[in-house]
Amino acid sequence: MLGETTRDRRQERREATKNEILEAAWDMAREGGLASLSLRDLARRVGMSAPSLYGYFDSKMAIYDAMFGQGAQQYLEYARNRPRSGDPLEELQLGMRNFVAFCTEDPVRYQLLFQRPIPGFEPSPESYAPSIEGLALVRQQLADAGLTDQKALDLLTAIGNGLADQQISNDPGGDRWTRLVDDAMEMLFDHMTKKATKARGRTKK
Amino acid sequence: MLGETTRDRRQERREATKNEILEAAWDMAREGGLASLSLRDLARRVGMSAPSLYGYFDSKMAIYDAMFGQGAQQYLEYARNRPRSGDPLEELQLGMRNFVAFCTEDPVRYQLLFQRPIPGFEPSPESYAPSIEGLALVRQQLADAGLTDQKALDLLTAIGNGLADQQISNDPGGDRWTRLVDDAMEMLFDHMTKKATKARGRTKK
DNA sequence: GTCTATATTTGGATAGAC
DNA sequence: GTCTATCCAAATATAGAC
Repeated sequence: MLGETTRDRRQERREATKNEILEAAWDMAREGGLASLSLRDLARRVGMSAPSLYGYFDSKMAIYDAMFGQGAQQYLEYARNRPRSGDPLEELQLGMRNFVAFCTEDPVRYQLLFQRPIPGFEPSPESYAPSIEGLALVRQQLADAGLTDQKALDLLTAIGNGLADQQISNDPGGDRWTRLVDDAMEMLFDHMTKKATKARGRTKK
Repeated sequence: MLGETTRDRRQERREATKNEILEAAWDMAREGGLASLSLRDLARRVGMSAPSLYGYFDSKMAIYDAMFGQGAQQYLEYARNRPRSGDPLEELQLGMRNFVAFCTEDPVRYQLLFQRPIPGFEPSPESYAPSIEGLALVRQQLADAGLTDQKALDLLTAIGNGLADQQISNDPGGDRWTRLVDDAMEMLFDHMTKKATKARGRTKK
């Protein structure tokens, strides 16, 4: 059949082990912070010696890179599968709820994807690709809702970033800031339509 | 005279050296990030050996702590000396402009004060004191402008945090987000007065 | 593939002479 | 106060046997 090839059991096993290593890496990062990841501890956690990890990843940075790729892929799916609405305001609210939920659901993932706290780490083009695709998708979703003004988009990202950040930093596990999402989006929406009206006025004059 | 005592030239010299060390530490952090601070390099930078630093600070954490104290003190002065206005909206705008300017002026200081990126670092009560005083002052300034609703304050901090963070992360040295401050405050102000009106309606009914 | 042993670097911190 | 010498711990990464 087209695109199908013989199953390579060796390769499958190898991928499974890589995933097992990455899962353990996420666990470690969630416990002690991203920077706390050490190859010794990681190896012990998956039941092998530290040098054996090099059979699966070229370096510690390669592990961070793979984690970044997983996170970006997860975000892409999050953005693809979220509920949609025909109403622009509701669409804005659903989109932002989705974003903030994604961020607060796993603070370490948020940190890795959006805050770049690892000195010297830059994601490779391969790992970055789904991230770009995700951003393009969100941008398209917003455009569908009639949101194309760059300043409004910048303000939107600032609000989203700020809500997620405050929630994670100052009320982890709670909802002190996440509950403000709908209200904040209503505020932004009102503000945009008000400015759009004024702008039309100026144009017609 | 009251409160005046004999000058202690030894003590003065010591304080001067401590400040010199802290200045060098800020420089290092600005160049390679907060986490890059190493006692060896720091010592070389001020022209002494690494162990000599222990004559001035008990540990590396004590240096971070002193830096935190300096930053908090600077914020307090920033909040005290900012321009004021009798008009509530203008007051909101001036306050937020002040905050975002403080944050973007020195990203490393922002990181140390508001993001706590050093694993295991917690500021001591002495270093934290000016920070508390600064927060209380800002809170009072906002109350003077008629802003006391907790949800509105939370939304305000999220917006401030978000604007500063986006500016620092995505357009360092530019003004892509800082220029949105006045507009964002107008938006928040409109939203608050609208909600306040609605709330009054409900109460009177 | 996985291991043991080891190289190498780098860091914070201490001891003790001067 | 400042230095040299040193300790100790932890980290990434490599060599080479099995």
